[in-house]
Amino acid sequence: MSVEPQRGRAPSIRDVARLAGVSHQTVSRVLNHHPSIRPETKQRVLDVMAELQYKPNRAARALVTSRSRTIGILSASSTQYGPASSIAAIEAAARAAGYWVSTANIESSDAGSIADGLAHLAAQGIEGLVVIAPQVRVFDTLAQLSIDVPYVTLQSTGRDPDHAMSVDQMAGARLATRHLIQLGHRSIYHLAGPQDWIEAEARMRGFLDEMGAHDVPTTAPILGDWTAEFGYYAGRELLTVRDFTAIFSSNDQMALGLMHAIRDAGLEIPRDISIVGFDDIPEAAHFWPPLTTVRQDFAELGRRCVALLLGDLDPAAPDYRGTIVPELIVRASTGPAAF
Amino acid sequence: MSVEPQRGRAPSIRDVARLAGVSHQTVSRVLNHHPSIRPETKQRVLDVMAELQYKPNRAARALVTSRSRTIGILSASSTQYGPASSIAAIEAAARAAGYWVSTANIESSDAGSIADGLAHLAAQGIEGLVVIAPQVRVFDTLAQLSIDVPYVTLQSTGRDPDHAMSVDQMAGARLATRHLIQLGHRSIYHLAGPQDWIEAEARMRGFLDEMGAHDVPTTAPILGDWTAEFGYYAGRELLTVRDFTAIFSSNDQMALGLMHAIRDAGLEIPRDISIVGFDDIPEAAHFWPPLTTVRQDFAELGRRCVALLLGDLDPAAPDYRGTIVPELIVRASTGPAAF
DNA sequence: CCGGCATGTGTGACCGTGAACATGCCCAAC
DNA sequence: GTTGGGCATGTTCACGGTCACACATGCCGG
Repeated sequence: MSVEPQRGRAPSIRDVARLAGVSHQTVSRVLNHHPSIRPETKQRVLDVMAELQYKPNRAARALVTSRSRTIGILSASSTQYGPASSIAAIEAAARAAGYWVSTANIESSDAGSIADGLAHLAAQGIEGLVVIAPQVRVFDTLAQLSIDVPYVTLQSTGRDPDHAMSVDQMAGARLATRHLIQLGHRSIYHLAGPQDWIEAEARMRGFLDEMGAHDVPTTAPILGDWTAEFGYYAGRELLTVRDFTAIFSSNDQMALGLMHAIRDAGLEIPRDISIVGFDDIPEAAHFWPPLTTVRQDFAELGRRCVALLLGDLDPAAPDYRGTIVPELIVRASTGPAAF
Repeated sequence: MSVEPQRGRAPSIRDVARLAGVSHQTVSRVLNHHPSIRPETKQRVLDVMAELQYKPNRAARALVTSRSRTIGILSASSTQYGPASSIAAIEAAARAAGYWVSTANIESSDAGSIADGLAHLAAQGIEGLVVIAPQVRVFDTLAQLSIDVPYVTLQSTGRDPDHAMSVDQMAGARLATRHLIQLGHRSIYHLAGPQDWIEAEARMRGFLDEMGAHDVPTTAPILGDWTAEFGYYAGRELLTVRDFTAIFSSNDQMALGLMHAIRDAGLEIPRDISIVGFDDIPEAAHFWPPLTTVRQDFAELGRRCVALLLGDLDPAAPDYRGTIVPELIVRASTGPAAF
């Protein structure tokens, strides 16, 4: 009887079984923490596993259980701080729960690109999906491809509590808006995110609601693309008229661009114009001037997101439902209204 | 003979075979573009596949071929623009080549955290590894875990051309340094990255070499952690002495923090102090003042990285070896030396 | 006219794991 | 003393692909 380790192949449970003098099924039971295994048998098996540096074969397991233990992330703008932080947190949380994460980034948000990304994820049999992207289009595409998988969105308007793990974006936006109103601002612009991002919409609604609650008249929000570049050009446009004293930007990058445009025009922040951002990226504290913004806990968001998803997958998993309350961080980019 | 689709399970090649009136092996041949299949047979199989929405089962394929077609990324600081951009590009390139990507982020760079991340990747049988992290420790850990997988590092000092896909970091650092020297600066500090990041070391060496080449005396670089926060505090420290007219920061975030500290001290950039960054993150153009920096093409880097890895994996893949030349972007944060 | 080879297709084994079912044993309850 | 049930373990099969090999057919050359 040969007890030699195989040549090329990694050791399998059968190799372990042979060396431990048990059946492969007993090894499998040890792996899966089956209750009725004699402690000494279990120990013997564990010893052999350690000796052989046995590692379970994920593909084999996935095949027989038809469970991939993989969560997919469909992400746009993954180079931005917010999405990137959430992705990192999702990955960490998933790993802690014994899941793997596979990411598909979409560069453009056209339907084809989304479909490609989703197909790529679907092809590996993801068990859950986190969407950090223009959500409306993603869900349309999901339906078209008849991919049926539990999903979670990172943000929400509160409409769809089963699928959304929300930092309360609306509350955050209201916080930011109220801050400006309380400083005496009455003509406030809102630089929003892309139209089909649900969080952009939520922030916009928070802005509009708060303005309405204080009977402050509003102008139509400007739809941006999250980039500093856009903020800069939007700022240049706005300054040709200059009928406002404050701008609430729906993220920090666009706020940075705005501030650049405002300084270029020879104006001072916050003396002439106040700016509020959203996200509190780590750099925001070092902008000039340091940016007043709304802090989101992206990491907590990512963690809860996974918990919510695993709640569908694994009824035993803890459920952290409930919104995360964002926090207004007042720095130097806001001040009393000039007129 | 039942030709009904199965209840719960997804269709398999055997289902396709039955409906197309061929053997499962023929279906497999169609999937793998085997040359000798009659066109009409092939078409019939393809039609049935489309009708059934057949999707190959990745786990089954991985099991039998013992190839996962998965590339692992071990990443630290994945929320920073540089790593995040490279990850996105790697993912795109891998996807285009029919590979999947799995990421493990490490929060702290201690050995335990690295080992966890690597074990997680190894457990899914990655075929290649991209390291965007403190590389020295990673390789030690790889060896300890006796994980044997082709790997690539994103950056390099040029020492290890087989495993490194390099933007020529040293050349970039020399570009930045030369720019300052040519502006007349003679006392220049370098704010470096963490010690065990190879790109940090490369940039540092580039700085030192260029200074040496011009016979400019140097002080010891300050070792930072890539964050704006660190840049800010390092700046405050440095300004207590103020024996310099320029600082070359090894990334843009730290440069941002430096500029904040300099303004806090009542000094002006670049009148009193010039600052050069590294990376050219999209926000750098909107810093105050807009930052002179070295542009790296992170996306190209990611793409080549995958190509290099696949070169080991798949001899047919194109090989883009050769360094990418970084580019100095002169903006408003640098000017002639004040004294 | 037959052997050899290319072409097109089918049969059966196998990859590593887990589930269902079977087995043998011990102990308690009737 | 038989029966029944839990425990610890083994046997067999299935998962959905690919691979090695077998086989039928047709064409070509000696």
